[in-house]
Amino acid sequence: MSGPARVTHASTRAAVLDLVRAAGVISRVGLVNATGLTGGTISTVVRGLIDEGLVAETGHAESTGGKRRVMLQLNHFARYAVGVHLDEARITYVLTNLGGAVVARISRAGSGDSEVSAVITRMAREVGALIDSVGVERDRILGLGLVSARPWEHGDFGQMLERATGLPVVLDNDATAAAIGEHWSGGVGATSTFAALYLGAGIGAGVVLGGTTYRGPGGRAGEIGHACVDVDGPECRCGARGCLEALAGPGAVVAQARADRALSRAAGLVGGRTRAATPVAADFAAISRAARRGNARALALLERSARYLAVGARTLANVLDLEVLVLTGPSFAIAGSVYLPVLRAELDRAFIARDAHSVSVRLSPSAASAPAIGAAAIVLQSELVPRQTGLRLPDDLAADEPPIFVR
Amino acid sequence: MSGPARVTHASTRAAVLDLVRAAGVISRVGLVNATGLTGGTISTVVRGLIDEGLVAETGHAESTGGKRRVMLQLNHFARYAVGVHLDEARITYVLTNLGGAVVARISRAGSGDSEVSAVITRMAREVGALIDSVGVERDRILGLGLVSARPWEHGDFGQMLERATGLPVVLDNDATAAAIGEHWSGGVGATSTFAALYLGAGIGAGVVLGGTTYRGPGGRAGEIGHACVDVDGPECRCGARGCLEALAGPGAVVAQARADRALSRAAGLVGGRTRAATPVAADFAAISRAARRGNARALALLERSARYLAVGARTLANVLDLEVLVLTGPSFAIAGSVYLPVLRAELDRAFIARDAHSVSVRLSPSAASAPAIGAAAIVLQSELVPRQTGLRLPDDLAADEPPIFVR
DNA sequence: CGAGGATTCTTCAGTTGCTAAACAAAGAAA
DNA sequence: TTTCTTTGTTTAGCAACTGAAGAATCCTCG
Repeated sequence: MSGPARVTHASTRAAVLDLVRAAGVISRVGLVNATGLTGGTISTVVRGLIDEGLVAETGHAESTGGKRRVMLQLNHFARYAVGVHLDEARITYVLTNLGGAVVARISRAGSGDSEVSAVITRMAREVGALIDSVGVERDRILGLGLVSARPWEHGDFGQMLERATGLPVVLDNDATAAAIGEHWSGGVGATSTFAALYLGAGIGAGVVLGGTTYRGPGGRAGEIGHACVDVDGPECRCGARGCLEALAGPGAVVAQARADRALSRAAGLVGGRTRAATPVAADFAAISRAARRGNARALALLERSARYLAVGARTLANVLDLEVLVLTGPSFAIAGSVYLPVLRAELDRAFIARDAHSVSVRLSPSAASAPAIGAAAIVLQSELVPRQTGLRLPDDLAADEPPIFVR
Repeated sequence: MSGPARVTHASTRAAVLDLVRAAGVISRVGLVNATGLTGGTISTVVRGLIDEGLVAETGHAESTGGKRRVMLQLNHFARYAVGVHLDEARITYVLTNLGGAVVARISRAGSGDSEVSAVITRMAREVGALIDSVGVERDRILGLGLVSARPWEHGDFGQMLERATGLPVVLDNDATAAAIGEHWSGGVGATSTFAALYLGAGIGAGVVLGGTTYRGPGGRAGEIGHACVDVDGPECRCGARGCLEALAGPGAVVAQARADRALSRAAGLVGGRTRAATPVAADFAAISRAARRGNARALALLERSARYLAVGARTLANVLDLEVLVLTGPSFAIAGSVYLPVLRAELDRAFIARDAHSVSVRLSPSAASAPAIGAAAIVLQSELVPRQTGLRLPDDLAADEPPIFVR
């Protein structure tokens, strides 16, 4: 260990690989400049990556007066990852390549209340079918990412799935997965600080600080849905009052719409009368379609929700000093066009550190399948670019020390 | 460089030093367990630290069947740091030792609107007096930490002060400094995720995530004062409505008190009638004293502020998944006993991840001088335990690449 | 009391991952 | 063609770590 330039990653190999991914196309000299490593080091590391098939030389840059730079690029089809999203009512499977691009995708009805072992067998079969559909060899698949709204409830499930599929399984929550997906597929800069505001059935946020995912000690960071936006607001299931989710979440929007007879009829809401598997998601979609068709009451409901969400987003941006906010998740996939301008305006107007930098707000290009793609991206990140786990610093440092006699 | 155990710090030396500091008393074997390094490495690193005078052997542990462990401890008086807090009206100087303990402290009236060069000369003189008062040699002083509410306005000032005092100067904001001070003096665990909620003239928070200070890309993270707690609330100077600071900050409390004739008289408020240098701080203190004397109206005002602050604190804890929240800053030093139970109750009741872990809320034992002590702690941290700056990952990676010809 | 075992701490050779610097290769300019 | 610039590779050397052996210290038990 020596020299001034040090690296945040576990290994230089991972650092260089991540740079190649983030840059898209980059030369060895570019890597030297970006890493602070010397040419010699880059040379050997790149040779190793080429030997493994992860990186390929793809052409030349124009000469700047001497030898032309050889351009490097990720070999997108060298490895694959499976992403699985467990929704209330559906299970979505995607197979992505190294670049995070979807090469196969299937979606099946949720498990309902089947026995766990039956669900595992079924999922293993469907993952197998997904892989076979594009004929990828099993040993080129890095692993399986499994995301859900409450991943901490699926610990055992993950282990069983690991045995059933023979693939390493990593768990995460939908919002964090979506954030990593955005980060991996290059929508935001390599070291940027951003959040993926996730609108599904609830409201959540995945947080990436300076290029590193932040999950929090309980794995529950980014819980913006229970930020208070009205101290005297309605009671929320979390025990508090005036939570963002209770006032502006898709559930709240749907409840308000159902209370409106005319709107219920015009939008064709199912909830309350039928036993649809995903009443909230289905009705939220119906309301969004009605708004797009020009239904003023539907639009008003969504805009009200957007105004609340905007102040929640501002709080999030203020606390984390965000540079970018990406709107993603199934509900933004449907209604993002209503929310985007409202959130953008709020952050342009009232982000507290706007004298230092602005907050760029954008809609994810793949908001609907973001969780599943993100699940796959987590696998790519954890297998290819393992961050330093860092020094183990037990909270009670003196725990293993015998009693002390001072001299 | 080899082996599995890697370290988050710039050097193993810094990692070990930080562990010794965090543990208080620890043996070489304890360091081996905590770091994952081998005994040989720890042996050489510790020898180096002892040679530098930073660490000392202080006794023995009881034998566990073999040779007794030699206990190590930070040599608290090996180095010192100066902390300076620029308030609206006062300049507070502290000199601390390596443990963050204050060995000298002076406080002088603020600079008012004197010329910058005069202020610099004066501060350099006062820093000199501080150091001379305890007779510490100049070369044992690591540097000077300068904190204020808006440090980004003092960039040039810091450089000038560096020249005038001959000490390295680091700048930071009051809330972050307070958080680092808490971290350094060992009130919270070494890897804990916590925030220092800072109540001065405004409301801020210093954020430490997993033992590492988080400042944000604009250096403005933790701006909880402009979290929205009421979408239809009063307008705030930041351009938004219903900000925590506008509803519950010391300024708001004082404004409400001044509007109450009887309370103004009972508490002896100065604002409005005199031109005190710190009308808000002075009047907030007067209100707190009145509340402590049993004035129901004063107490009601503070409790109303506390309820708002509690929901703001809950939002902060939810977003960051906090383990600990420390209340600090001059205003909490005076009124902390009113706020503490309200915040504690709110987080016990409605922290969203309370099934995973609770949030411990406590009052800083040195809330009043927290910024100045924190300023010194920043110096200690930046000089003794420099964290890895990490890989330089320019946002536009391809910026320096010439145009590409694909083969 | 002294041998033997346990534990702590040190020493040292060997490995790894980097740097610095020399060198080779490829193109531009004259 | 010659010379210069830039890119990329090779090599020796260095620093930080590991692993293993050994020294030091302390306890236990015959």
